[in-house]
Amino acid sequence: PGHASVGPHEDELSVGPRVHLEDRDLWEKFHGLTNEMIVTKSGRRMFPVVRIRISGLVPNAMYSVLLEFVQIDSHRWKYVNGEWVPGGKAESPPGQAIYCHPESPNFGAHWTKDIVSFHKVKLTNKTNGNGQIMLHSLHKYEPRVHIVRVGTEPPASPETLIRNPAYNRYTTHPLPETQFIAVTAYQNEEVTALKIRYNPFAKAFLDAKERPESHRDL
Amino acid sequence: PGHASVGPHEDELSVGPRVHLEDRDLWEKFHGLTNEMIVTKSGRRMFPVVRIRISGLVPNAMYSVLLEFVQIDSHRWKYVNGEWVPGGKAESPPGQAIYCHPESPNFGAHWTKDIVSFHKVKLTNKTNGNGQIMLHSLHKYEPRVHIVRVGTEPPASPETLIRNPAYNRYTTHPLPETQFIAVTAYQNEEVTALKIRYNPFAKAFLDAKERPESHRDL
DNA sequence: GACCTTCTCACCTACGTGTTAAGC
DNA sequence: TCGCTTAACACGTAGGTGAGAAGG
Repeated sequence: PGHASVGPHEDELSVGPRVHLEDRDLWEKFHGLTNEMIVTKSGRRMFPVVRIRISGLVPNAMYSVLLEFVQIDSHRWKYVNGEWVPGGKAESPPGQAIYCHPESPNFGAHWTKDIVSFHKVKLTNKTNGNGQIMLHSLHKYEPRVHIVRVGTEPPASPETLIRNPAYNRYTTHPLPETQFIAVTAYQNEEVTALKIRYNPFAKAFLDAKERPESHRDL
Repeated sequence: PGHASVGPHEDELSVGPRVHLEDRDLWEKFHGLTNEMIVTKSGRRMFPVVRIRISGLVPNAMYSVLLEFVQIDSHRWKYVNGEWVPGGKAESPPGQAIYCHPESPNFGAHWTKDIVSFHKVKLTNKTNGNGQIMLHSLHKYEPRVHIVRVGTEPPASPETLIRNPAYNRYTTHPLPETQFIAVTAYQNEEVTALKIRYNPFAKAFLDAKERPESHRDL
């Protein structure tokens, strides 16, 4: 302390876990339009995918990494005349919407080694098999990352890990750029266009729109 | 002690981890013919897949589960006149052929909850990217499961976990029914027929052989 | 030549997309 | 009718098969 250049080790210990969102440019394209995410009975992946870079962990300590979907503001939304406007009162959250990253638990060194991707999380509007996140259609959500330090204590549910302060230490990292409204079908066609443009799995529809006049006879 | 019915808890603690091989009937079909597994430069999955049921773990303790490929007997093999016969001296193992189950590390309760499947392990004959298992073609191998109890010590390589007795406690579970000879192309056509018959990914070849005279004109 | 390895291929499994029409 | 949800669908991504020809 008092020195101009503090070593990164000491710095990490004092600051604690840090989370950096990847693909921020892409996320902001969607966020600027008000992002939408499809929910289906069988579960739908997110696009863009929440991908983060984690730092500031103790390499040989054990952590679980969770993704929570927090219902923000307390009303439904409806899409009228090309705009999202608040509607009636929100339904109360059906339970904790918390997804545990499948590589959990793991060492700090593991989580900080590479980008951590949540591409496998599936959003649903039905109470489904485990691992699937139940959300209310036409409600607004904000994804948040939780990093939970786990010991050799008994395994516990994600809820316990997050809600019980006596249980373990954790940090929370909100990702405001990734906010979205859950929908059963896209409302804003500009959002649809962006999804098609950047999601490789929607390439079938890209081709149809971006090849204007090709494949014609001479 | 001294009682006829000892509780399962006490029993588990004294016996320690136990491993039960799944699909034993299928494995024995192949074993009876001398099983073969393809190795390729880019890595080839195994079929059948090593799937095990684990019991006898402490639910809240942390373990890693490993699959090792041990080179048994010390000579090459060749397939002549429909038989596998020993050939020259074996090449020495290029290094440890140990695959770490991707859900490692995890709680005892996790490993014993469901069948543990090694379907993602890939066998290769080249020194490849990590996670790929390098084997010598025309040599015989026996897969063995290692269950390693890990604490909050620094992460270590699979080799260290297994080879250094001072590092951690582990148990070893040989799976003799899953022995095979590594090959770059199948030698025994009966083995090929079994692979096609039971591996869904080879269904293209099943159809060709099992639909004898259908799809003909009336 | 005989043996073994490599590469390309057609044909699958498995499943992630928005579209569209039907349902409520 | 209107708003929202559901299910079937065509068309992609991604990658696991043995066959067969070519290479060494």
